[in-house]
This record gives sequence, C-alpha cells and structure tokens, in this order.
Amino acid sequence: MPVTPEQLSATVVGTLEALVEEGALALPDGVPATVTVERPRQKGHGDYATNVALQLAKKAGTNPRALGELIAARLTEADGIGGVEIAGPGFLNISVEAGAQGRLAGEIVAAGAAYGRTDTLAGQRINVEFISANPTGPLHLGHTRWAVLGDAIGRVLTAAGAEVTREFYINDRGVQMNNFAASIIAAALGEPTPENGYAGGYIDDLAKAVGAASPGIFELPAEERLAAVRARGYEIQLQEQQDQLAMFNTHFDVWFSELSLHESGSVPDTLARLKELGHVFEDGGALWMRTTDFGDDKDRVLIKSDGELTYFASDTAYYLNKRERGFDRCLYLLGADHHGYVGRLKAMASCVGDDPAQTLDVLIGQLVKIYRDGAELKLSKRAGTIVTLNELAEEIGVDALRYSLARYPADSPLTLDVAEITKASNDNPVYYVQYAHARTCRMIENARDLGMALPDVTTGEFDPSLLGHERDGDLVRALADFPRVVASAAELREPHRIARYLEDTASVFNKWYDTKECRMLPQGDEPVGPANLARLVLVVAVQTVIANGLDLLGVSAPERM
RNA sequence: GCGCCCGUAGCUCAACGGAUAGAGCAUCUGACUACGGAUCAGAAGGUUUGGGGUUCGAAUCCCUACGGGCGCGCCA
Repeated sequence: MPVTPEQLSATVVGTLEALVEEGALALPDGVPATVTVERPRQKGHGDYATNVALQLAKKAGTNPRALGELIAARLTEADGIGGVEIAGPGFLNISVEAGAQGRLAGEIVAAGAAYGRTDTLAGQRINVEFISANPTGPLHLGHTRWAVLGDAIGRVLTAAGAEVTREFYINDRGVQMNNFAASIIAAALGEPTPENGYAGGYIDDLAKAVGAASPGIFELPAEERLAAVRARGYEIQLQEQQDQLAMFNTHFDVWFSELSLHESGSVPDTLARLKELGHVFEDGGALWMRTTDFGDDKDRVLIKSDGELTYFASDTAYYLNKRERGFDRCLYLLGADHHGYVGRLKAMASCVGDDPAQTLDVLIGQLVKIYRDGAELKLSKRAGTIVTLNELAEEIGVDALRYSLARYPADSPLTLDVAEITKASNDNPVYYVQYAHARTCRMIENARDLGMALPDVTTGEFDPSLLGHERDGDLVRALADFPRVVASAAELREPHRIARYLEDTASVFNKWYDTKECRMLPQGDEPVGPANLARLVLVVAVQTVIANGLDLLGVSAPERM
C-alpha cells in the first residue's frame, strides 16, 4: 500500500506503464523511472501532488489536463489511494486513504537512529576537506561557517551511504612558519613585531606558553632558536585549534601535514607525472603547468625561478595523494576570498588526467558578518586579531552558533545578530526545534508514568488506522519526508535543508499537539486505550526524526530545557 | 578592465523550473481549570533591483543595465 512519496512515485510509474501497455498512451522516450511526488505547499491540494502530466504531456502529444484525466482515472483504482483530483494547469492532487499511512510511524520507531539513512551515495568514497587554516593563530569567525558546514556535510554524506573522510590540511611548511616563529621570539624579547609577522595578544600568550614548555628556549643561538620556537609554537597552536574544534563538536578523521607530503617525496613524483602527461613547460627559469589548456585564465607556476616550490605544486601533489588513497570525489570548501582557485583546481585535475566534473567539488562560501548592538563584531578582546571561534561559542553557545550558521546555504552572504541568536526563546529557530524534541521526551515520560508501554510496532499492538485524524496525517507525512530531505541535502551538499525541514516538522508537531482530538495521554478518568498507544508511537517517531536531524547538524537534542 | 558570488516583506533569510513567492524578528489582534504557553490561531506587510527573452509555467534558465561583496602575484 503506497503511503510514502517514494512508493507513490512507483505507483504512478506503474500506472503509466499499464497505460502504455494498453496503447492508451504513447511515450516515445519511454516511461520515466521515477516521477516527482511531493507534499503540496498549499492546504487543499491533497496529501501529495505530482506534476507528471505537465512534464509528459508534450512528449505524449496531448495536453496536460487530458493526460491528467487519463492517469487519474487509473490511479484512483490503485490500492491505498483515497482520491485523485486534477487541479490548475494539470497537477494531480492525490489523497491517501485515511489511516493507511500511520503505519509509517511504526516503521520510524522500528528504524530508530537509522531512520533517514539511505543508500543514494553508497559505494562513493568522498574526501571532505575544510577549514585548513594556517597553524599560526587561533580559528576565528572566518573559519566558523566552514567548521559547521563541513562537519554537517560530512554527516549528511555519511547518512546517504557514502564513505566519508573529513580532512584538515595543515600548512606547516613555508615562509609563514618562520614569520610565525620570529613573531613569537620578538614578543618574548619585547621587540616590535617583525615585517610580515603576526601581531596580537595571542602571540604574547604563545611566547609565554613556549617559554614555559621549553625553559631557556629564547636564549638559544639565533638559528637554533628559530627552529626550536617554530616547532614548539606550531605544536601549541595546532593543539589549540584541535581543542577549539573538539569543543565545537567538529570532528576530523585526518589532520594532513603539508610537510609530510614533501618528506614523502610526493612532489617530485607529481612533477614527473605532469611532465609525462605533457602539461608542463619552462619559461623564464620557472616551471609552469599549462592550466590554460583546461579553461584557467592563466598558466600557473609550479617551481619558481629561484628553485622554490609554489603552494600550487603542493596542492597538486596533495590532490593526487587523495586520489591515490582511493577517494572518488574530493570536496573543497573554500571561502569567497578563494574563489579564484576554482578554475585552477579544476584545470589541475584535468592536467593529471581526471575529469573534474566527476572527481572534484568546490563549494564556495560567502563571508559571514556578526553584529552586536548595531556594530560589526570584528576585533577580539583577547587574541587582538579578529574575533575567535572560542569567543563566539562562549558568547552564543555551541548549539545556537552551529544551528544559526547551518540553516543558511553556503552561497548566501550572511549577517547575524548576536542578540537574535542568543535569545533563549522559541523566537530562535534552534530553540524552537530543540523545544519540540524536549516536549516529546516529557510526553513519553508522562506516558511511562501512567503505565503506558510502547506497543510492539511489528504486531497488532499498534493499530495505525487509529492515526486517522487530519492532523495525524499531516504529521506522518512530514516525518515521511525525512529520508528524501537527507538524500537531497547530501546530493546538493546543502545541509541547511535539514534545518529548514526540522523547523517545518517541529511546527507541524506543535499544531498536532495543540489539537484536542489528538491528545496522546488519556484525559481525566479515561482509561488508556489503543488510540493513546498509537499516538505514543507517533510521538516517539517525532522524537526520533528530530533527534536524528539535529544530529546531522551536530546540534544536541536535549531532553529538558 | 576581466572573472566569480549576491540582489526576494521594514530587518535577517527560505523557496529540486511548478499552483495564491514563504518563515522568523519587528508591528497589530485573539486563545491558558486537561499531554511543558519556550505554544497555538489570525491581521498587516511584495512590481522577487529595472528591461528584454526562452515555455504550458520563471525569484529560479539566457541576454542586458544598475547596485553590493570578493578575487585577479614566480605571495602564503
């Protein structure tokens, strides 16, 4: 009996096939494998709607409404279909038999934490690289959006069946590391910040920490001292970034050192391979990659005329390293200030013989601004640079900060107001969703106190037909959407869809909760009946969906607030 | 100059090419002796920056103008 959008799609496809079989319908391109079935936005447009007649009318050589009539007449007879109406230009509005879909609540409860997982990306090995900040300072606002989105994308891809590795590329090689060390030494000796050095209170803190970890380090001979401070400062700073991210509930599988890439000899191997493939040339004493062969706006230097390797050489070796580790796809999450890299990254993939459309996904995130009291939050009090991730999380809260960044698509510029997102009320979407979850927990607890045991959903103890109220149907259909929302969020790399879905579902739940006819607990002296137990199943299903959804965003699902 | 992103309600933002463009905040009006009122019901608020085009249908795709952000190194 079709009750989910996926099942209805299959039913419609079956109907089309039957019509073609009988000769009542001609489709030169064949019957599509799936059709679009969705919850209509507008009340009164049925439980589900499909635009299949609009899509296929031209191919079938007829008009949408006539085709709609044809499909509707046959579809109405299908098992579990309550009715089909043709509306507007040719939409088919489908009503499901009341109560039939209540069965879904039981399936959700049975699936538990696995509900929402699909296999749409099964077999894909995906590398998600994000943040990749230089280890020369604390993580700040600029990294925070990527921490949230990268982590959520990793979770969502995993839920869609992909095999995911989250990776942080550590730029621990290059002149910035010496500048970093020189800055720490200058701070320790009370000297001014060197040219191209790093300034700010955090450098003073690092100088103290380095001195404490390695007594006497600043008295070493100059050359020895630079190397020692560089190593110790790097160690401390990297650890701080790792602590920041752990506190922020953001997990990495691999911390990949750029230095290790060079030590392993990957770069010469990469250059040899590029030469073999014929995409490098020498000019002006430098070695270049001819990225313009693949749409880049200029060629790129790999080895400078002074013999030094460029960053781009490392990037290329790193990409090949990922591919050699077996990743089918490499995701790069970059800030808008790096969008100029997209062209060369894709060209680079082509130069090493890949099809970037298949192996490379570059997501560009626009910049975030945060305001407090009408002024942009820019300067950190402690670090002396821009506002740090720690300060943001402390002021706003990990859940509220994560959720507030996760509910917007990456490519929209974003302006957040501290007052708005710290407001601990349902005016704030994160608390609206969390509150709905806490409410389900309390209801389930109350049921237990009344001696109501959760029915075994695999037996007759649970009677789905008792969930026949209109509001029950609204709620079940909302819950039924979850797996496809997760799948589309994974496919489009858009975790904000999860957040928007949760807000919608929490709203449907609150409306249901407010409906007198749908009370879960027996009222007054009423005994516990099968309807109460059926609604208990529904509430547990809501709890499951909200908890699973928040988990995909790395946001907690509290039992009490 | 070239390139990428963006322009939707007073504000912050949604909307796989779909039906009457939706939420929250702010403004206004209602509903608590029964599961948590951190809720619910309702009002008001729009030429989706302007102008062309594509089609059954455009905020969405194409062209163009305007406005905003960002990027264009043998830097890292």
